[in-house]
Amino acid sequence: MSEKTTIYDIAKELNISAATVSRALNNNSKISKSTCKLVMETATKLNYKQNKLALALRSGKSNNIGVIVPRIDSNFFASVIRGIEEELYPNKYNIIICQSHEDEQREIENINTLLNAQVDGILMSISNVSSENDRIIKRVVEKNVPLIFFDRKKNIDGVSSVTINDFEGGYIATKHLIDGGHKRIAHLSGNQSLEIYENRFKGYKQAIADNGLDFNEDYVLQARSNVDAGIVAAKSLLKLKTPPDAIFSSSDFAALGAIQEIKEQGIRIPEDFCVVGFGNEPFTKFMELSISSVDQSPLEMGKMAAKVFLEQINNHENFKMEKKVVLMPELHIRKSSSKSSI
Amino acid sequence: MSEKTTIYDIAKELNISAATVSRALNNNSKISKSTCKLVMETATKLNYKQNKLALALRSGKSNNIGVIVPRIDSNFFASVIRGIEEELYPNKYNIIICQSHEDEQREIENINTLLNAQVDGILMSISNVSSENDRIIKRVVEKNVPLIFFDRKKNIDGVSSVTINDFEGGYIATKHLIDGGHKRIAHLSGNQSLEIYENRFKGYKQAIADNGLDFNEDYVLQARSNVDAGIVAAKSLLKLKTPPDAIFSSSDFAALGAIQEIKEQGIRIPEDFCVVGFGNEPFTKFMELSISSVDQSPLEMGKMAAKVFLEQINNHENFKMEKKVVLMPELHIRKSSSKSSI
DNA sequence: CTGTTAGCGCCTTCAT
DNA sequence: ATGAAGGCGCTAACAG
Repeated sequence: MSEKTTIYDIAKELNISAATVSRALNNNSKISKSTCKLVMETATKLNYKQNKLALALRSGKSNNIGVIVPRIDSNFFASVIRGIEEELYPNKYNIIICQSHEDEQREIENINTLLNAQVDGILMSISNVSSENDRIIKRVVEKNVPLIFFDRKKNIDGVSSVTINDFEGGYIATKHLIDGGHKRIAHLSGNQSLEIYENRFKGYKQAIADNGLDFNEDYVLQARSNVDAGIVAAKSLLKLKTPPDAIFSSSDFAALGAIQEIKEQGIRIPEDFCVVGFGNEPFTKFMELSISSVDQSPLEMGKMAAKVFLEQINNHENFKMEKKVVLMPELHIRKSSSKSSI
Repeated sequence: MSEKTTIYDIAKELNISAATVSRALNNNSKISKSTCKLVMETATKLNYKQNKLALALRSGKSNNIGVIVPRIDSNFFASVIRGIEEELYPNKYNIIICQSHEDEQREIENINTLLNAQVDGILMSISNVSSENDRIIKRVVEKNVPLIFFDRKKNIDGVSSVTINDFEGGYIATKHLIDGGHKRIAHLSGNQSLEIYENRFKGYKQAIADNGLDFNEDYVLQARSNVDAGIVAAKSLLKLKTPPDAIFSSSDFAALGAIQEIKEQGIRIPEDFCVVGFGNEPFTKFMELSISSVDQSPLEMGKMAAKVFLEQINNHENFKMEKKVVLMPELHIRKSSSKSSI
C-alpha cells in the first residue's frame, strides 16, 4: 500500500501498454472510450499519482519557479509572495522560496540551487548591487530561464522587472509635506546604492526644487530600516542649529523611531512636526498616532511579476522579451502629517 | 552556450565513460586522482550543473519539502517559514510554499500537488479540523512521507507536531490579569474547533477557577482575528449589565480593536481596564499604548519543525516515529496591562 | 486505436 | 580504476 503505483502497474493490471495508459490519462483524442474509462478506473483504484519529477525530467519543464527575497518575514515581501502564489496557483506552478538575507554570496548560491533544481523561472528582489552577481544573472539569461526582478531591480538586458515608481513616491510624500506648509523637510534614506532608495531620494529632491525650497544636505541622513535607526537619526536632526519641521522617511520603521524620539523631546506631532513614511506597513495604520505612508501595493506587484513571467514563458518565439512594469505608489495620509484630521 | 551540459558532454570531451564522470564528480574513492582532476576541470570549463531532477527521479529523493500555511502574509506564518528555511538550508533542502487560504479543499489540493511533486516531507499548519482531510493525511502517512504539523495540529497517529502550549499561554495571560487585581475578565476566542483556540480558552478557564473567580459565560465571545471583530466584541461586552474590567484576547488584532473601542468609550487603559493579546504581532510593541501579548516564538517553532523533519528523514529504520514538541509561550507585559509601567 | 522504442540525466550494480 | 548496461517514470515518435 505504501508502494507508489506507476503507469506500468496500471498497464499490467489491464494487459495493455504503458503508452496507452499514458495517453488515456492525458485525454489523448485517439483512445477508445472504453479503454480510457478502464484506465481511469484502475488509476483511481490503484491510487495512481503522476510523478511530476519524471514528467519534468522528460519535458524539461519542472513547473516550479523560484522566488528569492532578502527575507520572508517582512510584510512587504510576504505580501508579494502571496501575490505571486495566487497568480501562479491556477497555472499549476509551485513556488520555491529562498532567502538571501541581504547577502550577495547567498544570493548567488540561491540562484545556482534554483537553476540546478531546473526551475522554469526566477523572480527576485536583489539584495545588493555589486557587480559580483552580474555574471550569474547573465548566465540565467543565457540559459533562457525567465528572470524577473521585483521592487529591487538591476538594469540588465533581457531582464524584466516590476517595480513601483519610487521617484513618484518620494515626490508625492514630500509634496504633501510642502503642501502642509513645511519648509524644512528632512529625509531619511536607505542604502543609496539600491535604486529604490536612490529614486525616493531623487523624488524628494525634485519636489523640494519644484516648490522653491532650498535643498539642505544636512537634512538628508542615511538610516537603516529599523526603529532604532530612526531614533538616532531624529536625535541628530533635532540637534541641528535649524532643525527640520518635517521628515520624509524611506522606511516606516525609521519613521516610527523618529516619531518616538520627536515626541520624547516634547515636540507635538502633527502640530509642530510632521512625518511621512514609506511602505505602508500594517502597524502604520494601527498606531493611535497613525503614520502617513506611501503604499507599494505588494500584492499587486507579486501578481504582476507572476503575470510577466507567464507571458515570458508562453512566448515560444526565440526573440527575447523584456518588460518593465512600473506601478504607481499611493500616499496614505494619516495623523502623523495632517493637522486637519486630528 | 545556452545548452545544458550533461555528464555525457564531459565524458565525450575526455573520451571516458559517463559513469566515470559521475563517480569523479561524486568523489568516489576509487577514481584516479588524475582523471578526477580532469573531470573537475572540464566540468567547470563546460559550466556543468548537476540536474537535480534526474537525480531526484533516480534516487526517489527530491530534496524539496512542502510547507502549507493558511496564508503567508501574516507575521506568524512568515516567521515560521523563515525558521524552517534557515534550518533546512544547510541541509540542502528547498522549500515549496503553498497557501490553503483556510480552505480545506485547497488544502487537499496542496497536499496532492506536493505529493505529486515528490516532496520528501510536508510541514503544515492545518486550516480546519473536519474529517474530510483525514483521509488524505492518512495517505501521506501511509506513503511514508514525513508529515509534521506546526501550531495548528490534528491528532493523528504517526504524525509529529510542534506547537506551543496554548493552554499555558491562556493561563499565564489570564493569571497576569488576575494578579493585576481584575476579577471580571472576558475572553475573546477564535474558532474553537481549532485546538489552539480551544486550549487558550481552557487555560483561561483554569486560571479563573484556580483563583477563586467565577466563570461567566457572558464574558466569552468568539471573534475573528481582525480589528473590526475586536471592536464589535468590545462593544457588546461593554453593554453588559456588569461589564468586564479586563480582556484576554486570543488574537492581537482583536485585542487592538477592543482597545480602540474601549478608549473610544472613554475608559482608560490600563487604569480602568486591561487587555492582553496573543501572538506578539510586531505592532503590539510599536503602539504608544503597547499591548501585552503572549509570544509564540514562531522562528523557533519553524526551526523545531524542520529539525523534527530531519530526524524523521534520517531515521532509516522502518518503525514509525512520532514526536510531539511543545514550546513554552512567553508573556510580554506591556502598557495595556500594567498600571506600574505607565 | 494501440504497441514498441527510445530518451530525458543521473547513478549503481556488474563486469573487466 | 574504468566501462557497459539498466532503470527511475513518463511521453512522443514511429509503426502498425
